[in-house]
Amino acid sequence: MAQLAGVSPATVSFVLNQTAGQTISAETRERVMQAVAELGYRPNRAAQGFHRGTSATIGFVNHDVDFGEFAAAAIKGAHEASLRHGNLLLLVNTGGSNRQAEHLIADLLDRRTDAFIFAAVGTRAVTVPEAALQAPTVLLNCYTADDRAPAILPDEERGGREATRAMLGLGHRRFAYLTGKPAQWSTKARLRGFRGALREAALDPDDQVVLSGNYHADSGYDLTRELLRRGPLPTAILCGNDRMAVGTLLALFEAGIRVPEDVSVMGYDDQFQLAAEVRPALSTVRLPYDLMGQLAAERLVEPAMAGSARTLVHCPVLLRGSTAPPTRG
Amino acid sequence: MAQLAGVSPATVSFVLNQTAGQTISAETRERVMQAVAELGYRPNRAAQGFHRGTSATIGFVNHDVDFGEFAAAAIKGAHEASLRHGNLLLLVNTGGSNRQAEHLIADLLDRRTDAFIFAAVGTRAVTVPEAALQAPTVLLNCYTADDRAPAILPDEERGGREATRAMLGLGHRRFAYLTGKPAQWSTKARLRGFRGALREAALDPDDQVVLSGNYHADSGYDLTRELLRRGPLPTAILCGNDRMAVGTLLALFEAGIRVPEDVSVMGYDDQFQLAAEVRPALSTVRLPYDLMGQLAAERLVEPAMAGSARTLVHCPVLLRGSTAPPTRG
DNA sequence: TTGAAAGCGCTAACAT
DNA sequence: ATGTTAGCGCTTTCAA
Repeated sequence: MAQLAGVSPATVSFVLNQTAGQTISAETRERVMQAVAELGYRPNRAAQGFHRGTSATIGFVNHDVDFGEFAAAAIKGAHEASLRHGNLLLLVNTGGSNRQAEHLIADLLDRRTDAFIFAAVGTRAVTVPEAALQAPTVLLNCYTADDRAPAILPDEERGGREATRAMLGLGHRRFAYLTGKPAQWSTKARLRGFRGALREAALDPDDQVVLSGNYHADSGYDLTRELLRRGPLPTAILCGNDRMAVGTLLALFEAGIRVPEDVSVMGYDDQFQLAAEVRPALSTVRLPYDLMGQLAAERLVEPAMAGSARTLVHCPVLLRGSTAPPTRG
Repeated sequence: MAQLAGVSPATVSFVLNQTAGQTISAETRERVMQAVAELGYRPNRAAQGFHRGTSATIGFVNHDVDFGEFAAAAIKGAHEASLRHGNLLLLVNTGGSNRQAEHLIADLLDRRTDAFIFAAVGTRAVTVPEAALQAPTVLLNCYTADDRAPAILPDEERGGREATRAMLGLGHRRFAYLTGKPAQWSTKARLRGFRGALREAALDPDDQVVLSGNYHADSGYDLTRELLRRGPLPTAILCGNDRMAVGTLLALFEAGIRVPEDVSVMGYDDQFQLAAEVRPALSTVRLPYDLMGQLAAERLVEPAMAGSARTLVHCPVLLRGSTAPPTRG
């Protein structure tokens, strides 16, 4: 390469990297570019990385048993944002095991991964292997007690609050809340939002029905049948997520109850190819995993907002066909 | 490191890599291991890779607009299998653009990626950038006309056939097949299987109702309403996938029709957290993306079965609550 | 304005 | 049985 252009390798490096503080004559530059084009020369990034001690690579660590569409959305966002800065994602999946996480992070570090995105699918507290903190790390949908690394989290309380407010705005006063797994961070936060919105409307949260589920579709179904058994239905049912809402829809239809004419149903997540495509289309709260992945990747590159330990991402309410003003008292 | 053990770096390399044909005394080996432990020394994999011209890295190229749970399942399988051989996945997403695919593959090659898994979500013919073939490449859920690279594909025809056979075995004779996107490879193959099974049972495929959908839940809903409008329902409805089946369930329940008492419903995919959790639980055909991802990664390491260009992976029928013997003639 | 040379950490021939 | 040495392809001081 260098000899074709009749210059030294150093010169090639200077023009290709546009190294600052270097003065290369237009003529030489031209000659180099010509040779590059002719040979289809591409610098060996592995060698570059080796020399510089970096790899232009971000370790995306999925630290959860769940590795499905939510992880995919986060990865997609992180990938796009990383790419803009010339970085690629080295992906690993710990299956939620701390031991495996340690192994994988050590491996990633051996490869000189520049930074880490440490992600969970179900929002929760995690312990990040000490080693990870050698490199810039941002937590995605998880957090540590000591906030040693910045975390990107969904603002679930606000999500729950705004969903409830939307239903209140429609005129609903009698609710059932079919929650996800009671112990989970997201469940508790959303429920807090629910209660808060009710109080704002001068309603007593304890007058409303709250049933605990587990985020699976069948729990939405079972809980709705339970509701049916208990007697007069509320006018609005809020579900822990969209899958539960689908279970609710099924149970309601089976019982001959119409949505949204007889009762309104609201999901959570805006699950891809589900919430918007079910009939009636689900009103829901969008959990923007893709945006969060993107923010995580950007945070790594621009630690500008270094102050805030936890970034809360807004989850907007989406009103679709499954909700309407109540027709019964 | 080397000096602590009082040996040369080469010796360290020999004992750590257990280089074949090398004779290191037990004593020296011991001394080296001691120093390694003491220093917590870990070889720089980037430097290793640079020297060897490899990276212990597989480029997983998602070449599809769809990057969701099916891609995640494939990645999970590929990740696990790769890890067993010490390889990690460098993940890129082309969004289905050939131009982007070329860029990304060039980037991956610059980083000395050892091999490629080139994957699509919807099974289809692809054109693989010429550059990719510099490294071992296996196609996952896609294929090229010239079969220049081995492909891992689901055996959709058999899946369609066995699903239909299962329903025939239950006693069904009057079917509706609500297909996915008619132009897609998988749709055609499944339909072929459907027709084949009918002929086996001495039934004329043309006597059955086949309606074209698009794999979205709402098309299952709409098509089922269309079926309802047309008059007497068949005893079994086969859907293009599980999401369409959910749409079908919704439309049926809404119309006061019970599943599986009045009509049996069958999906396809065994979609995670949907098929098994909906009520009634969907009978379906499992599309084993995780297994396929695993096979792809293994194929890369052991090109043993180098002969077969296309490996067809079996999609087993799963019978759950949404199917039963017919109760009406 | 450019080139020479050292060196990143490792491995593989080649010596000893 | 072990050490020496060269070199992988690049970047970066330093010198010319």
